[in-house]
Amino acid sequence: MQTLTRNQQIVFDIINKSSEPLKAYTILSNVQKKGIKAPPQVYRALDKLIEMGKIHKIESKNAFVACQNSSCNVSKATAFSICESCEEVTEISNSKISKYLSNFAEKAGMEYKRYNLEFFGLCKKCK
Amino acid sequence: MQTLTRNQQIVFDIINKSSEPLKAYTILSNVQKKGIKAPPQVYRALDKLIEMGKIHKIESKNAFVACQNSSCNVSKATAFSICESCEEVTEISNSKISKYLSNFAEKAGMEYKRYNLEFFGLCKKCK
DNA sequence: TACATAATGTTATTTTATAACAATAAACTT
DNA sequence: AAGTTTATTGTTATAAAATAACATTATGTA
Repeated sequence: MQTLTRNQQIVFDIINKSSEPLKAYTILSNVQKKGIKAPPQVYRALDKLIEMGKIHKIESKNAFVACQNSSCNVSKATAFSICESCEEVTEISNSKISKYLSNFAEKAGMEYKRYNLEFFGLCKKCK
Repeated sequence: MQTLTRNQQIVFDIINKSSEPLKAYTILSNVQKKGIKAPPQVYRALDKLIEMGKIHKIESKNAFVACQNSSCNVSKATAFSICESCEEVTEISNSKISKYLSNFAEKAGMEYKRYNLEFFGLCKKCK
């Protein structure tokens, strides 16, 4: 279990507390009081946290969420559902999907390292 | 079958001819000789082409590819394999994955409209 | 023709991300 | 502990990706 550095911890905390995905510059403006002043400091922390699997990037939104899946130390299989109405993003941790897709990748002759899946639609509340 | 406007056609042609995903500003610099001068002109064409399902956006790369799947008029289910070594991007059109995932979304209580899946790894040539 | 709608042209700006380099801090070696 | 390497941080400047806003032109249609 890796321990976080100061900046990594600050950035992780704010993402982890948030109920929604946060953008890099939103994070920045929220941590300036804690001494993080410039974008590279945020982006570097984000990069490391992603490597560790503590957070994920929602590519379609350029935003970051804490990993909901406690067992996911290194994120090699991520899936999210994204509500187009309320913008809610939920991490889907489904081992069936995971198996199905990694199986598929192997059959396709691909040495697969990771995948990212983003579902768009309407969540239960909004539909 | 929708016909393309002038700018849409120009932008589509260059993406379609390319063997690799193109970024918006690469497209721009390649079509300036044809009279398209500013980013909004490119982005507007891209947006429409995506709506029509003629091209797809590779979210992890901010790049655009022509749809390989002739039957895909509106792109509601996209999947790509991306080689981390040679950067090759291939569209996967697999109805099994599509069925599996749309099925899953329904079970999860989601009214799903589209999804995007991006696989990362090593292609046959590179592994 | 007259009206509405869609597409285009243009300038400026916003948002997202990284390059480059100097300064500290932490970890490792003898 | 002193010296060396490696990782992390701080900082300034800039690059890259995307959009806002508004004027203009083209296209479809009543």
